[in-house]
Amino acid sequence: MITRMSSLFLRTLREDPADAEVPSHKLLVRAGYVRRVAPGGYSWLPLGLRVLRNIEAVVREEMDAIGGQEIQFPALLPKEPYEATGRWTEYGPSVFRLKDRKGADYLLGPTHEELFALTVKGEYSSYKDYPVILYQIQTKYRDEARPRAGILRGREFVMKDSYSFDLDDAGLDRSYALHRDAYVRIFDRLGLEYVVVKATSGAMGGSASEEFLAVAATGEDTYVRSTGSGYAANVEAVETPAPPARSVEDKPDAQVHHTPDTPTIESLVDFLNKADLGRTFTAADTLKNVIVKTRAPGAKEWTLLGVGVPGDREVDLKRLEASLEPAEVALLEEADFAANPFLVKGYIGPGALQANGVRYLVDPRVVTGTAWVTGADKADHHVVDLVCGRDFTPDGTVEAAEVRAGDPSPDGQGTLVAARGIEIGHIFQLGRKYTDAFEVDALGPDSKPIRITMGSYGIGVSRLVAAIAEQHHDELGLVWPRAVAPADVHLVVAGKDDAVFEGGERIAAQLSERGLRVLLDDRKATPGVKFADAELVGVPTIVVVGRGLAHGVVEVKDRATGERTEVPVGEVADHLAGLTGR
RNA sequence: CGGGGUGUGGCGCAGCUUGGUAGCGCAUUCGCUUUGGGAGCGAAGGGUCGCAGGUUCAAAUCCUGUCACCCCGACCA
Repeated sequence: MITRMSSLFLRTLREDPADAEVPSHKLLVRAGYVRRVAPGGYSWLPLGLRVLRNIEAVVREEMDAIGGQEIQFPALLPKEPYEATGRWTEYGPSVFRLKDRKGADYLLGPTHEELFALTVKGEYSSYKDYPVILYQIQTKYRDEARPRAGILRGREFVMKDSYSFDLDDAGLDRSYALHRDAYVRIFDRLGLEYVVVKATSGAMGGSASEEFLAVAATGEDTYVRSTGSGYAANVEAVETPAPPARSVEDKPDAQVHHTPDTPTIESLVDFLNKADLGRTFTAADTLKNVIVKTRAPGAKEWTLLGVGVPGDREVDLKRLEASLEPAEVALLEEADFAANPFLVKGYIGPGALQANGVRYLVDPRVVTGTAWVTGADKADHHVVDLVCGRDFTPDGTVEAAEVRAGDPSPDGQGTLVAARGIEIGHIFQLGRKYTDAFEVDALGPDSKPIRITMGSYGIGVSRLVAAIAEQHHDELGLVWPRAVAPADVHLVVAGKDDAVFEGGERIAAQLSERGLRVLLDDRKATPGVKFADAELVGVPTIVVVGRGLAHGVVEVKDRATGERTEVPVGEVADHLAGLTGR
């Protein structure tokens, strides 16, 4: 196939668009792959659409290879199934909702667990039908609070979502493993550098869960991995190792001290160390109590929640929210303090919380027998040696403290290092949340119903275009991996003579006959413009037909390495067929 | 939703402080020259200056309001 630049619907930009920050966004716009039409909404121009389709093709092949069967639901969905599972409210404001002319509620599908579950229920009824894997590649809608980074985080995006349906947990494990392996193959084929990390399951519900993150400094997700083992996790999913409980017997009594002007941990530690208490304190000896309010999905009322973390750590709101999912979490406002006078800002301790019926959750490091410096619920007063299990009893533990590089790995081997990534895939074992909601059963061999168990597996297909661009570019432009490139060869006609143009046409025709997709730059532009555009567009192999043609050679240039080779015209088709593996 | 910023030809920007002919680069069109690294010269087309109201003889510029968008933080493929 030959695509002529002289008629291709493409305009490249010499300058970066003003609204772009990350490389993928800048380059995809500059190279004419996408154009913004609304916040979080982009149109795919011919080259961009090709890349998107190429990625879809890889995803389809690998999904089909594990026995997945492609179907497609509408993006416009009725409210009822989502009400049945509670997600009409749980999903909150990020669902696009609309009404039809009769006033009936609809939504634009943010994800389709409900529909898949209902569809399987409608078609299958015997244990002999299972297992089954269904998938779709579909446009999804989420009313993101803040779309950003171009294609990376839109409000409309293309996602591959698949769902497995199994009779038992062992079957679910197999389906999960099939997907995990398929994802590895997909992302390998797409030329991505990625990590698989332990994850939280978010709004979908469910248990076992892993994320595939494309390694990128511009990524929105932070993950950690161990220096001493294969452990890797999204920071949201890191479980803090709890030290063993200790005896409470041998601890000194708790003592309240007057600690004027110590509303911060720093000022407190400083004060204690000057107070001559016979020992040295660090921030890690203090227990910081942060009060938040939570609200169950759909509920009107907020409930106070106390969170205790070691004073040398900040509360990581993302981690806290992930722990409390699906409840909403918000910081307190002045009005909340006013309404709850027992909360003495800067001096909140477990005592007042428990005395006033506020649920109090602590960091897993706060185990029985540990002694803490913490607020005494009175301005300018702190209590020293408040012992967990003796002087206060938390209502449980919560993962809320920030995870830091250098922390011990939860598996006990090595320490953690942190990096950033783009979430490109997420797999998890849903279990029976949705099949329970819709009573999806198969009749077993004993004529008794078997409740089906589900897995849910997503890939951000359109996001992959940007994720790949983030990893594959240089200062001149994009550098696509072969599997996704919009063409196999970018053939630049560098010259003005008819002979050169004819030569270019002839070679393009030869390549096309060999099954190569050729992007032929037959424009009447100067060579400099054509070279620059070729580099910007990022087709992996650039062929220059120009001055060498007179003595029978063309130049073959590798976009990634910049390496140039002179190839006789007669051999160029073979040469390139070999290069591109076609 | 909190914080910061910006709205001026298709794109990127200046002009606004100190009111008085709307400007520059890229892109586009025409002509001549040029053709292996984003060409040169000459000419041309294209803008209700986000919107509304106000002040003024006169508003892109000053005032009030409003809308939109972008960026940074809390949500997710």
